[in-house]
Amino acid sequence: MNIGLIAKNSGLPAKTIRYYEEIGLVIPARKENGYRNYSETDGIKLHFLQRARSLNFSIEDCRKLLCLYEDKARASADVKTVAKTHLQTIEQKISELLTMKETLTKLVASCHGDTDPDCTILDSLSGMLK
Amino acid sequence: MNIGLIAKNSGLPAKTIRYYEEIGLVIPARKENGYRNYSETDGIKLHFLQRARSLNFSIEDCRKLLCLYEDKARASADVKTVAKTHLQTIEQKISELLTMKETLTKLVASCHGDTDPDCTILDSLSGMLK
DNA sequence: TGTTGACCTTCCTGCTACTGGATAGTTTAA
DNA sequence: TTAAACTATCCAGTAGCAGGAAGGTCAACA
Repeated sequence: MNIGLIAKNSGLPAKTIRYYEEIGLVIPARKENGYRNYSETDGIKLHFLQRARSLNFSIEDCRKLLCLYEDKARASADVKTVAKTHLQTIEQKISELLTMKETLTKLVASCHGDTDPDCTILDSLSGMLK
Repeated sequence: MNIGLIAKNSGLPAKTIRYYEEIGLVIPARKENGYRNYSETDGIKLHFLQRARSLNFSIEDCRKLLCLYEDKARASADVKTVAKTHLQTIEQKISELLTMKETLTKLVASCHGDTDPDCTILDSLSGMLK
């Protein structure tokens, strides 16, 4: 399969697929004309990557997960550990963003937002307020 | 004030402060020996940046906000617009992360996490499930 | 006075995960 | 035959810094 078709099937841009090859994630065979020739297995791996990345797993996490996927003697506990750690990271980010949201919401609510230069948002950022 | 002191006062690493100078955010005077010489005003601006960045405003947003801060004839509506847009971005991110969290939580819960190779997480990522 | 150590300087590289663009070769359909 | 559509490689840029090398400066202490 050419890269264009595999791109459509996996939901990843061709550029990204070439990048994944460059960093050693999925390395396809080549045709005589130099074109990449993706197998069914390659397609599954790329789709796997697309899903994992859409869950925000880092590339390095993806690499680990892909290794585990290919290792038929893996322990599911190893996979679960990667996923749990990532889940914690996400929860951490959510909580940080919620804190920011709260602060920003207050700031936005407190600012008149008219033609007047007085602005509680700027006052707060500059340290004039609390 | 030397960069070390201003770093301590503003809560920003010296590296970051030099970077902010490089991109034209806060440009200090120089002493005869070539050392950066930060004024009180510079210190306020850097602290301003530290707070804005901690709320995840992008550097370009910070640039706008700093301009508005210095423009004593600004309309507070302009500031509010920047903040509201940013707030929406944050809310968007939160909602994306919440979706991921939900999916991941289910996956983690469904995986036995033992020495067995059967793993619903990998099955799901590879497309075997759903 | 010499020296040590804590500062400061510039410059260059690297990080994440791609994306865009230039230039050129190949294949396919009209 | 020719033009469109696809493919290839390579180089540069994005955000927001951080790390490190190589070297200059300053204040204190013996």
